[in-house]
Amino acid sequence: MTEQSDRPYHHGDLRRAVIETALAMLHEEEGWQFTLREVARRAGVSHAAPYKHFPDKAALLAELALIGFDRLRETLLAALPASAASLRETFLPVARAYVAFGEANPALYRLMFGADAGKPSEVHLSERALSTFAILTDFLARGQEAGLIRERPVPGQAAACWAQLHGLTMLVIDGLLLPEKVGDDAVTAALTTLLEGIEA
Amino acid sequence: MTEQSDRPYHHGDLRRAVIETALAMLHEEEGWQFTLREVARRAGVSHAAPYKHFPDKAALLAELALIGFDRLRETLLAALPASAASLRETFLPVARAYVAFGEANPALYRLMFGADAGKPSEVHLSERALSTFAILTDFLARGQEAGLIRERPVPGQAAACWAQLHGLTMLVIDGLLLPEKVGDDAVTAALTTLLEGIEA
DNA sequence: ACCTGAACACCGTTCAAGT
DNA sequence: ACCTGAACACCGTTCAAGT
Repeated sequence: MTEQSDRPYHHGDLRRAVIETALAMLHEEEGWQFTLREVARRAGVSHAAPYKHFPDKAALLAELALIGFDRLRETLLAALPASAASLRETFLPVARAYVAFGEANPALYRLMFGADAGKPSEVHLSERALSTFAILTDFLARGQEAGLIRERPVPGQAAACWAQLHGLTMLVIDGLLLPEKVGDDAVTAALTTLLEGIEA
Repeated sequence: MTEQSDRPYHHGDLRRAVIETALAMLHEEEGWQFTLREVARRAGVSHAAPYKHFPDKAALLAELALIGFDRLRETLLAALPASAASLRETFLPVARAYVAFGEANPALYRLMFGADAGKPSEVHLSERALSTFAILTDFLARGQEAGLIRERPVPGQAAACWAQLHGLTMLVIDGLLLPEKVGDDAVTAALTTLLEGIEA
């Protein structure tokens, strides 16, 4: 649990340790305003050591965001039902998995969409973000072929779905969909509205 | 433009000056990571002076977010057409005004939904945020009465619309709806899908 | 009542020096 | 090749002291 004075001078796998420590801190706080020095402290190294593995803090944040998008992709793919039944039976599990991912990892989810915060140079990151979009695109294209989903240009339809899922997740994380204002299950209601906009 | 040495010891209306300087800095950058010391510098006062008007930086951010929600509300109300024609003619202008507000004020919009970042104590702020929700609720309720909008429980339907607009705005601000990936006008496509989910 | 200047405890980042 | 310790230029925040 705690590494004391007998810790070797060389950490061994500091890069991974920094990432895992940072991910752990993301789970403890609700925002991603942790400090690099604190990460180094908890990893048991000097505050300068992480700079041997990441050029700066932004690079670590970008790395964490990439991991987040990978995990989201895996979560969505795992939620896809094997058998294609009705649209509700195939789409709702995926949609709920998306929102649940954000609820379970609020700080990470925020970081994924806020780390660059206006730096359009993070090409890697937006490419990875678009893997989410690609999953939706595939899903909708297959649904249209099967006659379950209204025939519309797929990219725009996928953008609509992504926007709905992203907005819903953000509002949930922000605690803005209060039951007393918005009804008992705003998520279900919102997803139902989306369904009614895409079903054949 | 610049106030030099003949500036009086007492600013006069420092509170307003701090807010306006901060708003100006929000427009210059894409994120809201400005420093309080820089605000004070540009307002021509010492870095400690703002603390006489705001208990801390979070309080200033909350104030800016409140202003943002007020401006968004005014923008939406101004975009509401006087004559109620078809649903497309009444809803699309409001929806486009919402997204356009985010595009025109990316840092402010981000701040509005990210300033508290997990502090659920900011009751004032979430109350103000819900004024956006209230506008949508009124709009949908009137639309249902007029037979333009599908009859569904209004709070859930409003949550769906808010989520779609919020998610769309965030994705646009983040530069994630690239034309080459998502089509020429992803915003129109997404709003059309939403329309098809709520029209009678 | 409102503002300043010095001070405190922090950051992110760099770099010569250690192992 | 990898890590440390001191150092630099910053922050946010506080507080006695000035006007």
